[in-house]
Amino acid sequence: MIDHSKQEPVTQKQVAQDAGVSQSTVTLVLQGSSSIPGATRERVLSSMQKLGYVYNRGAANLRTNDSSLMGLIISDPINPFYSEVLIGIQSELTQSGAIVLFGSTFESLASQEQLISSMLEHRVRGIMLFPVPGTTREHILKIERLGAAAVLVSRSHPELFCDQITTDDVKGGQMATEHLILGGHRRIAFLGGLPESQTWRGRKKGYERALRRAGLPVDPSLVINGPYSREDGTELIRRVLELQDLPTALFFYNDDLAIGGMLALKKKRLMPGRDLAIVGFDGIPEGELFNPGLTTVKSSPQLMGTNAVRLLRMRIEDPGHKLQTIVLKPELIVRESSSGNKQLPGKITGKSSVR
Amino acid sequence: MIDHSKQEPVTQKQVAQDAGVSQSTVTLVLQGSSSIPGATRERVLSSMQKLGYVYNRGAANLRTNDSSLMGLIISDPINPFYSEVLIGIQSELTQSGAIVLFGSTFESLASQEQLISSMLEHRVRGIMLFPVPGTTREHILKIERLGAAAVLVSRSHPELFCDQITTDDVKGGQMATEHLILGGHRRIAFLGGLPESQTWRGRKKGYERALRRAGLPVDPSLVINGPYSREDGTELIRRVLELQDLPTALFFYNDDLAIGGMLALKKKRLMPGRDLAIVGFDGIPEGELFNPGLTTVKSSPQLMGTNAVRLLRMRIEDPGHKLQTIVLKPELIVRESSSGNKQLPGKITGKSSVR
DNA sequence: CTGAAAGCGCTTACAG
DNA sequence: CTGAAAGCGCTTACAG
Repeated sequence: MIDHSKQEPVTQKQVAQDAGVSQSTVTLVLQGSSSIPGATRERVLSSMQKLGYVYNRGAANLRTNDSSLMGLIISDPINPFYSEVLIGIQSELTQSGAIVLFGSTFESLASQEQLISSMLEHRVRGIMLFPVPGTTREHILKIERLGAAAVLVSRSHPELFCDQITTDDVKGGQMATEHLILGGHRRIAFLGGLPESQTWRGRKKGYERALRRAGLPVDPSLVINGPYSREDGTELIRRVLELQDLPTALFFYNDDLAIGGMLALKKKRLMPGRDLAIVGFDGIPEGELFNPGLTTVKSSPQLMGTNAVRLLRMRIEDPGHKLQTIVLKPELIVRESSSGNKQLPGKITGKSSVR
Repeated sequence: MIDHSKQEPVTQKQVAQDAGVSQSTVTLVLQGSSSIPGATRERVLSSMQKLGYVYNRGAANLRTNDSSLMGLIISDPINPFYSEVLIGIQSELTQSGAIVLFGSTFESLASQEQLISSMLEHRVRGIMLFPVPGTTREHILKIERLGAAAVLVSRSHPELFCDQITTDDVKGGQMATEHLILGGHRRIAFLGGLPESQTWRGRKKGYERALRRAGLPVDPSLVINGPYSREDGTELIRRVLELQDLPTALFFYNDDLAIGGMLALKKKRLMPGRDLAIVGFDGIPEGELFNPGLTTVKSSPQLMGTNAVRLLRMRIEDPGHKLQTIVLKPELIVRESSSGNKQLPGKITGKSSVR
């Protein structure tokens, strides 16, 4: 049956002995050095095969003081947007046979610190980080002081002075709002998201810019922030329906919120896309499945992933290169959820009392 | 500004020198040994702080010939079912401050081999593997020969002789089918999935068992297999509608397929839950959002994740323990998609020609 | 073309 | 309570 005794892994020394050469010869074979004649090479390789040799990369890294590891810290694996970024990262890495140390913070600053420390102890060459709100320059410095590279993914923080890849949130917020304005809406709410985050500020800025350009008033009571998971959409809808002067259109901070919001509206017998226009942000695949389909501003999560890896590689290769911030252009995807009612809110108030 | 020169990380030796002690004292402090008096301890700790010492875990692992790393290989980050398993794994790991080497195979056997090799070179203590179809005993042996543990997650392979965690597919298939039979259906199709996989065989077995117990015929033309991504649902629907004697209910291999299938039906003006009853398998969150809501057999992805980690830990601690296979009980979640037509297929044939 | 030796940063007996 | 020394598996000059 199976041999459960934990056998010691075979070393280069043993291979060398078996093949009747010195250890340095084994290394040279492993490195594909052309100075080793074919016969010796074959002998060494077949010894490796026979003994089941597996290279010890940790030992090599210690000796050469360089590492093959990269780190990846995401906030929450359940967010489909992050899953897609993950695909981009993984497919870019797979091509080079690279491998990644991986952890999730679940939006906890303590977890993030713990993960960064742990990765640095493993001497990663760089870390791709979806920063938790509250991340400071000190977190980044900790990484850089060990000579590792840091790339911020998805959430931008100019004040952290490191490479970043993000979506043009201002532009995106503006596109979403302009789309609603073109649909005849004049009272448009901006819902969800944390005001501390650069992302939120960007989307809000775009939202306000579109309103101002259209000569519409910016009403602070129409901006209601809060967290950003699907469940929070329900709470946001509750608060919107409490307003005395209801909006006719809702621009949600992200798709997850928008979907949660649409579910809540349906429970109140308000039909998204008919009674209220809805727009989200992210372009997650579920938006297409929902009824009505969710109009959204799509950033390019896969592209974000592949570019994050590339940024990290560039930084590792050339630590002195000037800082780079890649800003991906978003794209408006119009579906049924934004074709909603353009009349005055009277009708909607009536509807909402139907329960 | 930022110092871009790649400074050498501080070593224990330097800390020892700075604190005026020997290197072994530094190690003892790091290990929290009680034999070091408080004053010395403080001195060493403040030197570490001052110099910015970061423990080199790789060096320690080399010396002690033991590793703190675990490996995780999933097939495809886009499948929401896997995202949820990931959550379970990550939250279980986070509690112990553990960290994971991570890779995605995208269902490629070559990638899987590459990832396993790479992880073994990093001397992981064990690997959690969502095995790609075609995985052989040799893959597992390769892991075990290095003294690492292997746990198969989600897809069961009894012939691979290692710890496994999976869902009771037979039971699940039976539950789904019995639910449809109770709804009055007599022609029920089983759609999608690869017959090579244990998972597929299990679900099909349950499907057939339910039919036989109800005294219904098992019609091979109603079993159409194929891949299992959302897009493949369209093709399956096309093939179903080509049958001369149409089924009234469709049991899909998984939820992704079922959702794809429902989208395809809608395009043909066939309403899932009215013209045809649909049941899926997995219990992914989107199933609830779709209109109609998807009836499904829910396995417990998060539980699967946490248990995978526990299995791996147990195996690492006690390599001689007898093999364990955890089989999670599935649960039927009834939504609107399965309330479909129970009449004879005549009506549906008529409908389908509406285009 | 191949070998002997030093050293990467750590831990672990072993002395004292 | 603390230090000197050996060694984990590898790579890299340096000889020959």
